[in-house]
Amino acid sequence: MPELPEVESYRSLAASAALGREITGVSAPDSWYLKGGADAAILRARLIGGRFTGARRRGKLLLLDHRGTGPGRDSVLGLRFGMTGRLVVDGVAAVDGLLYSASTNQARHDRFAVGFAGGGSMVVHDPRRLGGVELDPDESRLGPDALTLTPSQLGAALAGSAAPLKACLLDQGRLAGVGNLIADEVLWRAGLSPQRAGRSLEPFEIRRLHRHLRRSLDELMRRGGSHTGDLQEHRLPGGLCPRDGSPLARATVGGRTTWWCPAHQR
DNA sequence: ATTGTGGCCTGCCCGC
DNA sequence: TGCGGGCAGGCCACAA
Repeated sequence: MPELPEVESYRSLAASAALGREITGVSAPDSWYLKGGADAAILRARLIGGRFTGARRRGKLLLLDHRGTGPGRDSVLGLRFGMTGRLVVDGVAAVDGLLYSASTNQARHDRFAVGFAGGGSMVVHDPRRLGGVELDPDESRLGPDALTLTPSQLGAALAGSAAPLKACLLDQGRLAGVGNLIADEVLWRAGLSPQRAGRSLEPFEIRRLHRHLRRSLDELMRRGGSHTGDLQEHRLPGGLCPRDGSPLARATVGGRTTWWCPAHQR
C-alpha cells in the first residue's frame, strides 16, 4: 500500500510528466472521493485553463501546485492514495505492483482525472476508494516529513507521549509518511518494541530509531516500495524473525496488525 | 488534551 | 460451485 516510498514515486512521476501542461478537462465521477467541500464544478472552475507548476510531497500527501488563469488564482491540489491508490500519467503507472491492489486496471476504478491539451491525462486509480482529492489541503496538520526528519524532531514527536511507540510513528500529525508496514520494519531493525511508550525512549534509542528510519526509507525506495522490507515476508502466522529465528509476536498495536520479535525488540 | 476504537470501502481468500 | 465472513489499512469521526 502507498506509504512514503510509493507516494514519492508518484511525486516524481508527476514532476516529470504532468507539470506545465495546460489542463483542459477534469473528470470527477465519484463525489465521495472529493474531500474538504470540493465538488466537480469547483474543481473544473479552478483547474481548467491552468497548469501544475510543482509537485511536492509531505508524508503520504501529494501536493500539486497549480497556477490558474489570471492573478490570485493559485491553488494546491492535494491527492491522498489510501491503501490502493495509484497515480497514472498518460497511461503509465508510477508503481507496477501494489500490495492488496486489484490486478486489473479497470476504468471504473478511476476516481479522478485531469485531461491535458493535445491529449494525455493524469489519473488517480483507486479500487477501494480510501484515498481522496482535496483543494488547498491543510498541510500544517501533518508533522515533519519522515524522510527529512531530524533526530531532535523525532525526539519531539515521541516526547511526553504515553501512547505506544508504534502509534506515535503512525500518527501523521507527529511525523508524516510512516505506515503500518514501514513502522514494523523500522522497529524491527532498530530493536525496539512497538509497545513501548513513546516517552520511554532514551536519547540513544531515539538516535538509533532515527538512523534506522532514514536508512530504511532510503533502502525501501531503492528496492521499489514499502513492501520490500526484510521483515515483510515473515509477517504471517508461524513467521520467524529473520534475524534470530525466534517466533514473531502478533498483536494489535496502535489500531493496526503488528508483528515483532520479542527476543530482540525491547 | 490525549489515547483508543470503529467504520469507511472493495477485493481476495478461506472454509463450509 | 457459490456464498458468507474475515481481513487488509490510511484516515477520520467519535468515545472515553
